[in-house]
Amino acid sequence: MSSNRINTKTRILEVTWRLLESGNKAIRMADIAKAAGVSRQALYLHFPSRAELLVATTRHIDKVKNVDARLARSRSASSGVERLHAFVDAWGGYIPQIHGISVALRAMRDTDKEAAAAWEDRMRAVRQGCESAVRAILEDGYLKEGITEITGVDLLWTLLSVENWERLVLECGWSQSDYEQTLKKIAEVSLMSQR
Amino acid sequence: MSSNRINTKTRILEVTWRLLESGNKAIRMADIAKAAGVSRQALYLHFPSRAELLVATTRHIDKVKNVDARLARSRSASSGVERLHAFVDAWGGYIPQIHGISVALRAMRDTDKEAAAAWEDRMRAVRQGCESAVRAILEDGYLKEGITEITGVDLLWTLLSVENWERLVLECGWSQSDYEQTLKKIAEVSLMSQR
DNA sequence: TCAATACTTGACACTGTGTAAAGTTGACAT
DNA sequence: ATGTCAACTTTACACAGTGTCAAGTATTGA
Repeated sequence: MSSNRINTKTRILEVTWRLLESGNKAIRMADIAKAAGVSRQALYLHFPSRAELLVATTRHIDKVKNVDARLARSRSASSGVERLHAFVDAWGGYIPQIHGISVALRAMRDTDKEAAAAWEDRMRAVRQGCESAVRAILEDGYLKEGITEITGVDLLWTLLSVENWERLVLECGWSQSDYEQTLKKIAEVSLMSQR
Repeated sequence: MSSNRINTKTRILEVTWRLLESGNKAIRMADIAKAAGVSRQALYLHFPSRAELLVATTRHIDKVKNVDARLARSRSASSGVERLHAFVDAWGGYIPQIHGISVALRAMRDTDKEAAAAWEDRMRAVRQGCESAVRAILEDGYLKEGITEITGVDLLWTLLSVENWERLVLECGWSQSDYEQTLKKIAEVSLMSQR
């Protein structure tokens, strides 16, 4: 049955997600198959390769968690600062939910073009959010002297990297709200002139 | 001859370094052996595993480039700001030279304990530098309100991560001096109260 | 009852790491 | 000159993980 096939496919995606988010870095195809209750070979009936399974999982998470809506919300803020804050909340709050898959995708970047492209794509979307926040600040006339629109975007994009979240939250043990508050502050003092 | 053995060992380390720094991520043992002009098995006569070869290469680079002296220099600065600047110069300027090996070590972290430990160790050393800079700022009485010594160290340590350097310099195309200048600025405005 | 769909089972190729064992070469000591 | 030892080479193979292939099975709907 077609619906049966879809169920299996979705189950594989859900299981992959769960396993990656479990914190174990070395998830193999055999592990995913076992957890999904199918044979290892069945995975290849639905996804051509490990990389494409990961990419599909990313898209699946995005759909379930509705990233687009999350990130779009930050665009409705009126002032630059509000937009900045809203974006840090939106993206910063999303990172913990995609952390597992992000680790897996980044680990495959070196060897797999598909994985590299998928990660790049994700990062481009984040960069767009940074862009719209920086532009709003610029239009408000608050962009710090010595910072161009582009360097401002580079900077904000770097500050909001998944790697920085990992460092502060996972390694240094910061709470999520500490992370969000502090990043807002740093972004402000780095990008905006004193009001 | 004993000197002959040492020469081969050093040659392997130099070649490993060169290959890793070449930008190609997927360096195999066979590649290193070929470039060093020895058999693949000869590598295992000198180093028990790929991870330990990488770790040995790290130590070799440290010795050649004299990291300790570099980082120590920043400790001689008198004021907190100077110390901060000196440390950003010292560590920030060292990153490009160890970038290749850092990529390789980080890629092995998930699967290999040795590699993970070696990277951790390196990061601990950097953190110490951050600590001494933040402490100096604190003692000058310029540490920003709301920032403790520990969160300040966490923050500076995060800002100065290799990953942030990669983003700004390699991905965004910043020059090394742009990177160093901007990071000094951000560290200042994030950690220090207005003078 | 036929055929298609959604699988399973088992075998196998390939890559890269690491191990094992036997052979080669050159220097140096006696 | 000869033997010995260190520093290799050569060949073979075990092992893990990904991906391929072919044949078999079970359910379902026409």
